[in-house]
Amino acid sequence: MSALHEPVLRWYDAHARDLPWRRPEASPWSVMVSELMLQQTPVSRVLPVHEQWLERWPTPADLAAEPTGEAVRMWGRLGYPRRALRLHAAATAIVERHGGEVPADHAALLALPGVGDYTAAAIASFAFGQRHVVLDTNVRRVLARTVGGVELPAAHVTKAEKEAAAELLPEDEATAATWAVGVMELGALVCTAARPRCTECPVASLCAWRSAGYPAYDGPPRRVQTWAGTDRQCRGRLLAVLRDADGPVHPSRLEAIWAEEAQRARCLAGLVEDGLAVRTDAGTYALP
DNA sequence: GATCCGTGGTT
DNA sequence: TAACCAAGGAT
Repeated sequence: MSALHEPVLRWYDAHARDLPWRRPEASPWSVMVSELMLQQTPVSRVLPVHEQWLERWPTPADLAAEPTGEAVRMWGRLGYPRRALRLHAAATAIVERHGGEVPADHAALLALPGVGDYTAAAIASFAFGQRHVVLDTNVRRVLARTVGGVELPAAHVTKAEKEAAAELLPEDEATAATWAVGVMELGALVCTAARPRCTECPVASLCAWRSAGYPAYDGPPRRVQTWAGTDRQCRGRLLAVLRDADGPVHPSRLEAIWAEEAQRARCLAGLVEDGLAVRTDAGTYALP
């Protein structure tokens, strides 16, 4: 047992947020939907969409029975709308391969669209109580500080990081599952990227970063996420028009929201290529 | 393995 | 206010 375990488990028991996908009655499907939505998206924005989603599509089969465009529309402004397509594709695969039940097997989860290393481990751990290394940005930051003594982890998950996290995983299955969600919650609420609340931290006295005097991050500069004028912005605006429309949209309405013609055409073609939009025989555009 | 993929709150 | 960043995945 690591010295970190008891304080984190105790802290989680006292401070865990009451989130819909954490409640005892939450289905594995509810957990899975939350995990796809939470990829790169804050909890506060996910909450209302998750509630609507589960109300409309309580099971994978309910979603799989709908056109993909309905998933894209319901996704709203959560961002990265391809996740909506992946969730729909995953629901279809669950119906086809797993009798409509979210699989508990890690390998089966990993094989689903939109489910990578993190998400497979998260679903297996949170929904099924299994023992897995659940390594998200929160956990990586907590371990970088408490164990590594640095402010922030590397840009991408390293092998050493995975091994360290595996070494830290409690042996008991149920304890491991609680540890996974607990250390993640600590990163989300206390050991935050900016202005960490170290005075509220249950493991402050064990923290290597704190002991070292909070040395500032000195790794390679993190690539700035440019936005204005990018294809991402253009795609977002185009899709917003399609999403907010009742039916097919005339190209003139798309031309009105992005001046640069070549970029607009490229992005529109990209949306069609990605399956986020379709071009009708009449030359209009719509959600699939 | 580097790059691409949305959105909006926070500082 | 511009920069940062939030439960990653696919290619």
